[in-house]
Amino acid sequence: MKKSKSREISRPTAERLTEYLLILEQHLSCGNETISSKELSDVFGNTPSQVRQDLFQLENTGRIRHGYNVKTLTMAIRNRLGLGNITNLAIIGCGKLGSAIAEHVPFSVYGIKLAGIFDNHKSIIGKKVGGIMVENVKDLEKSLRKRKISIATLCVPPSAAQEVADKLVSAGGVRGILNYTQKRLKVPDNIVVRDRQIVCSFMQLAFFSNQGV
Amino acid sequence: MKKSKSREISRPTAERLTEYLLILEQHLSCGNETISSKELSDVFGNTPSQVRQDLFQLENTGRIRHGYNVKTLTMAIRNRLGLGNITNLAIIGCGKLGSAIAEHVPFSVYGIKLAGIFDNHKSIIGKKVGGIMVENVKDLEKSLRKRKISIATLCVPPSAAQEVADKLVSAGGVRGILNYTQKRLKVPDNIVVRDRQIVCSFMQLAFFSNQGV
DNA sequence: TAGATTGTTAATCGATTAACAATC
DNA sequence: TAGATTGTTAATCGATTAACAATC
Repeated sequence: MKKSKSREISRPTAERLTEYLLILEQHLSCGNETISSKELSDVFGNTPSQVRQDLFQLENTGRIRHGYNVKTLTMAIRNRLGLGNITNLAIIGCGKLGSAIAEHVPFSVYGIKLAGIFDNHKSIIGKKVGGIMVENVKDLEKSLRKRKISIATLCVPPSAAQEVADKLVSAGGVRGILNYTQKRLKVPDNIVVRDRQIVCSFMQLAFFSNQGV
Repeated sequence: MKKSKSREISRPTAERLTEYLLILEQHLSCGNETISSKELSDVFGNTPSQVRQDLFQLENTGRIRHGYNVKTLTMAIRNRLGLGNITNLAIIGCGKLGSAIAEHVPFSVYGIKLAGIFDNHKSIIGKKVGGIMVENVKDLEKSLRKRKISIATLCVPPSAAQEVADKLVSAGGVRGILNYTQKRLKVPDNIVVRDRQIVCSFMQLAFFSNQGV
């Protein structure tokens, strides 16, 4: 949890940096050891200038004329985003969405450790999902503390969303919530909530694919 | 597919408008017939000024001193975003993520019709998921045309992503792709791709919940 | 009426884009 | 060497915020 030495990183830049990480991994797995700002921007869909401006926020890693070493750049981004320190994650709700996330999202590659899954259905409590055992949501607060969990994602039915959010807050230690439920949550100001209502992505796609851009 | 009468709507505004729709629905279901820019911004997490600036892009619907009628405003947003006309959607890949989306996302409320689901596993082809029958992905192109599908979402393993994307493009008619796979896609410029790699949301949450904002 | 809240323009802020020297 | 590409500053662009008249 080193304090960032230079100025704050802007929100749009931080968001793009996370996406660059995936592109870099893909690029590396294709056997490329270096990448230029032009190549990266072609894949991402922005401009070389913006890529360089983003990477300028890191400890410099490029070599003029040769582009960026993919591995070096990957590490620089991870460090800048604080993904070098493991962040413990809990998934609340182990229905189809929760278990899809648990099983398919490559957390460990990006500095996140899936440290707890919770549900209220007896049929699934005790089963292993994504490599760990599903716990009873009744034990949520106690277990969150025990496992030092600092971020959580809500994959429960909308009707249970606020109630679970309240527990996440009262447990202490949870600083961020990724909310996949339809409901907007009321939480204290010091808790970061990122709303990811899936249906919004579909509406946006419908709109943008109709009216250009 | 009426052409928008006034100027183009900006990307950030369009994205927020889709989220306002969910908030309005929630607000209405709590028994409130009107909402002020202050109330809406409190829930969304922005400012009354920004809300009014966003809503200024619509046919005006507010009443000074009384705020906005929730139903009227909802319809105005839907119309402005073109969600009045039904958009036909296909889900490609009926694993946990694909079926979670098919079953839990309330498409029909927001002008989107789930018109096709495709997979390559015999065990699930022919079964009903989210109210419609899973088809063999081998019939993808033919079926996309038959069902007049214009947007699609990729919920397949990364290894199959580009291949399926190519089919979506070659089928014709598909204008937008929501990509939940880890892979970046290569598609022609006239196809809108929105990348929604879930792991990025988690990285962003980890970052933002550490370093303020 | 007075207070509240919108509609709308103007000012500010921040992000993107452009430019170019440095240099490999 | 000449050409390519970064690092970095400056210019532009667009989005957010502020302000306030209109008015219910």
